[in-house]
Amino acid sequence: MAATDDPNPPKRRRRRTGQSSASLGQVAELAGVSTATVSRAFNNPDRVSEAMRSRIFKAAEQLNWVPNAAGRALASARTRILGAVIPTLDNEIFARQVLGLQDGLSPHGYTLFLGCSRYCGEAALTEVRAMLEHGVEGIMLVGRDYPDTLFRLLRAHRTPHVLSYIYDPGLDHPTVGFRHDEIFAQLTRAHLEAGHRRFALIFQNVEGNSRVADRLRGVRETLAEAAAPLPEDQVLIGEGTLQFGADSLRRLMSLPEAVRPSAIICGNDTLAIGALSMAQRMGLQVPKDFAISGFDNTAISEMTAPPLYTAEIDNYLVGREAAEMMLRRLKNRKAPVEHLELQPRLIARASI
Amino acid sequence: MAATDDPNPPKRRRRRTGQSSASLGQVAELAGVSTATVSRAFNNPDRVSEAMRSRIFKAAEQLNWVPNAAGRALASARTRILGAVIPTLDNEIFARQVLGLQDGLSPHGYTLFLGCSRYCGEAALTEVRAMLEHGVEGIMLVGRDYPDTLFRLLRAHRTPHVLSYIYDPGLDHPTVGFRHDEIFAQLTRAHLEAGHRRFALIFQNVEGNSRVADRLRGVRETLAEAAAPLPEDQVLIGEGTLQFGADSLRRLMSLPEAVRPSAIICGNDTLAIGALSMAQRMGLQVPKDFAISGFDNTAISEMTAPPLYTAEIDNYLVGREAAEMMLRRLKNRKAPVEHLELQPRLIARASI
DNA sequence: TGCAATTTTGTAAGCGCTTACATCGGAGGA
DNA sequence: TCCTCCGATGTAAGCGCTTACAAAATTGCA
Repeated sequence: MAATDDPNPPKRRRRRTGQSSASLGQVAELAGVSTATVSRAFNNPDRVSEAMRSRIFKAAEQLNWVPNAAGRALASARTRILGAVIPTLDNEIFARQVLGLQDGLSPHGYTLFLGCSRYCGEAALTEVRAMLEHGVEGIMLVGRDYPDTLFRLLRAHRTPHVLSYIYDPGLDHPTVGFRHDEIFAQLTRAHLEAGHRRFALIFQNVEGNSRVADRLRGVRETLAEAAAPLPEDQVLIGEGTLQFGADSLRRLMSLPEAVRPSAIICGNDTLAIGALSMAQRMGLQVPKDFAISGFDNTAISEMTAPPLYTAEIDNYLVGREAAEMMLRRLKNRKAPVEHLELQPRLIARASI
Repeated sequence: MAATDDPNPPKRRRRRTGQSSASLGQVAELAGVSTATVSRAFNNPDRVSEAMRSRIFKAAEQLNWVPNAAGRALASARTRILGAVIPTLDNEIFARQVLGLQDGLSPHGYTLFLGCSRYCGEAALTEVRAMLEHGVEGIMLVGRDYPDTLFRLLRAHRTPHVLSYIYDPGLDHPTVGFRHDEIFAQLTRAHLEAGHRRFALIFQNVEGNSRVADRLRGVRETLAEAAAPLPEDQVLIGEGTLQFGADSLRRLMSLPEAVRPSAIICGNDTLAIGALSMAQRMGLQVPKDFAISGFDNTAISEMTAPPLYTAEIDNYLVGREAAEMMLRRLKNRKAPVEHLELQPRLIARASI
């Protein structure tokens, strides 16, 4: 097996990457060092001598080198990417959570993949699958309404996850959020304490959204305890929009006076504000003609006439804490499942 | 150079990837074929026989295989990732553009990296750099207010980009949007036609936001043409919030009657709604005491008292068209720079 | 001054995939 | 029947990086 001819015929293998940007190898060449040293200069600066380091940095700068994440990911089995699945960007609640998430994560060098489920478990699954392909190291999900397949997939990939916007120590998944039933029980009690006994509800859709289900439950249980009736036909459920709020109010206020509700609990501020604007148009006085409450404390809620009785949760903080929890899980994969309860704040205003 | 001993001592090289999820190689092994065939079965199904294909799919399913994007990216120099940089998620305008973007892109198998610049060029640059590291194939940016470095970086990486939310055929970058000056000129004319001559402006911050600058210019030029004065101390600029809108209105309405404006042009609906709510609190009649207009046509703008005169652009469509344009640029790298002008719609309501 | 301990740098394998090229086995034409 | 052609499959290189281990350079200390 002596070396006779040229052992490697000049097959001229592919040259796919055009003249595109520089590689670590080229930086190494320009700096006159090995690729290992360049890699270390960037990832473990203190394992490289001062002189060498500045020589390498200069070369990198000169070539305008930007490291290739795919190469890094393949070699190190780390991507520094995290994923977040939210219902929709079209809602400032979730947008603000994402903001908190990004602020909590980027100082640690993580980039965020964002997916919207539009309240559909299957869509969420698709998003998660795409994220796993891209090697996300962890995933944050809003709520718990996802198919089992999704959680099984996560487990199979050993990808940690955190559920945000809910607090549920009974769950085998880490959660960061609050008790939706509890805060709606509080809102309900506020109405009861103001002496109301005839209730109606205007709520957003509940299917595929256990948070709304929890809110409804909180209201129902509290009313039941107080032995206050809640006629089922006065529980109006539809889109969580201004329009549905307005339409629902008109419907409720068209009822015969004997059964007309004196207190209306809305599933969020948007519904309540829609109702309030309809009340104004109908010439009704709030809270004289009826009391109303919302949830979220959107910016406009303190400017309505009258200002809206509501409650708020710091959604930026929810995102921020979810980020922290994710970082902890990433650091210690076998830590026990954590739960963090945040406290919503009741905002007592004139609409009750 | 004869082969004497074992040429490759059992060094037992690293075994980094734990027992993590399956690789294409394992799928190949289970199906009893080469890795090349597995790859083809997924990427070029028609280059593989029917029987083989189903055998491979079965094996993949059995192992719960999810392809590794890093490996694919490295081998194919394609990532199927695109990036989008928006000022902030905290604004439904941009959130809706992102929604349009995702809807336009995901049918084509692209995933989206999202970055927020918070109206800061440097922050945008950081985001873009991170995206380039991750090998995005193209980037969509809101507006044109970015440092030159950013565009140079993009050019160096041969990464196509599209600017959204503006239309400017004079720019050497593709744009999808509308003329901010033009629509504000129209809004201004609406006031003029209603007979107003004494104007004030309530606008969001203009630095680092050429769109707001364009809007202001549109107003100023139109007023100048009509020889209507615009005292500089009645151009109020601050945060684009309800609060600033409300505060500004109070300030304007506290002016001596002789100089008090009869028409107020706001840079967006939020400012106008803030002003409107303050007017209500002050017991002022709109449009009797003053006329006011906004921009965006937010959901609530038709429910204010009175409903707000405004204009709207279909932001979902902006995102959608930006996606299409990006796809075209991706398909044909050397296509000439395109510009798409979308038309905002004037929404004439009772506040003028 | 000499040698071990320590730091700094180099060598080269391999991460999971795609793809140029080689090979193999019919099908079809002469 | 032989040969060509073509479709299906295999072989193996290499994408850009990290890192275990080896080698070299430097330091510390007796």
